[in-house]
Amino acid sequence: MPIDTKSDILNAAEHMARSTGFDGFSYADLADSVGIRKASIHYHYPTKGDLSLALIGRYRQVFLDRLAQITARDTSAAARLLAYLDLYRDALDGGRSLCLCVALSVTQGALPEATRADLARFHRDVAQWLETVFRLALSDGSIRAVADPKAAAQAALAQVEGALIMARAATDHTRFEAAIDTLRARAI
Amino acid sequence: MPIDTKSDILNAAEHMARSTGFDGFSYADLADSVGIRKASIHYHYPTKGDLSLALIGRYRQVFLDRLAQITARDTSAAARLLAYLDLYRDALDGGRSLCLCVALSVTQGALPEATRADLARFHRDVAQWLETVFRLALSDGSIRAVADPKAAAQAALAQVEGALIMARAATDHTRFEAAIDTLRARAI
DNA sequence: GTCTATACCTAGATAGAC
DNA sequence: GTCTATCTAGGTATAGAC
Repeated sequence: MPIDTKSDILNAAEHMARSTGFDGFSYADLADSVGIRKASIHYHYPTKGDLSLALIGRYRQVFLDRLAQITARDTSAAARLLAYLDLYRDALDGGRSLCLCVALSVTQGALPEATRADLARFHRDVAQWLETVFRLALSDGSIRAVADPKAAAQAALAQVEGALIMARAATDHTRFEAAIDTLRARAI
Repeated sequence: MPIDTKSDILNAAEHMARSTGFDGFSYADLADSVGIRKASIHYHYPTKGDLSLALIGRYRQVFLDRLAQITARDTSAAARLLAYLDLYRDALDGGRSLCLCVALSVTQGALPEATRADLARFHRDVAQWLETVFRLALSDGSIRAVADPKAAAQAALAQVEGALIMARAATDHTRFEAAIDTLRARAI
């Protein structure tokens, strides 16, 4: 198969960023994984900052697309919330991976300003999508105990991200389920 | 003042770990901050793994002591929960810092097994403390919407840790408050 | 587009003098 | 206990040949 090296690199980088963090892999690791040399990686993504930007850009696109699919497919607020949670559960990979958003949020090495901005935008978009879900719940009554949709959205996002980190810290995906259970239980 | 160099080092290390992550500072940074040389830091803490262990050990002791003080001082479940949340809010430092527990949980560089074990123990202890708070709420009725105390504890811990990370990612402490608001609102 | 080779830097860690 | 000096490994990044 003729392949798209750029995509191969991005795939390998995303996998490593999610499992060992963005600072947890080097161009050498990437080169080993893709099967070319370090210098060739630099050809496609001159700096690691460039790589981070490409990574978050693609991720944002894919993730928001999935949210749109959920909106199109599921009509009740409860069904949308559950589908949203499944997105993260699938990303967990048995407690070995974080979603890229959290993996980058947690990165200590200075990311370029453009990447940080994209990350903030991504965060905001997801929070807004969740807010519409909780707003819908106010009228369709399919999620319990929603007072302020905006506050509920912020809370849910924090709970899910925290659950991801707890599960990864323990390398135990059941921790994620346990920490997210109260959220799931609110769906009627 | 004659001083305890070992404590000075630990203080500097804790501050740096919480603001820039455990991988985010070097012995050189530590040396600059304390005002001695790298080799002297190595004298007190031979490896960075040793340092991580000393860090989590002291933190665990201090934090659990504070929880015990809350238990002794506040009698209602609601008051205990609010006091617990204040502990994190104080640790936030305007969105610049994480609690050490999250800062280490999120570390990608391999921590020694002993440190990982202490971290897990710390996590478990805090979750158990929270569980007793929610169990009390079941009888004193001072926190709304508690079904299963254990699930409530896991959820609260995840929400608080997620809120910390969101606030730090945005360098905005109001994010913490916003993400924690539904939890606070449940205290009667 | 991919390679070899290399420059440059920072990190963790140790030896041995004082 | 603290210092200077040094080692080694690894990371990011570039030059220039193929």
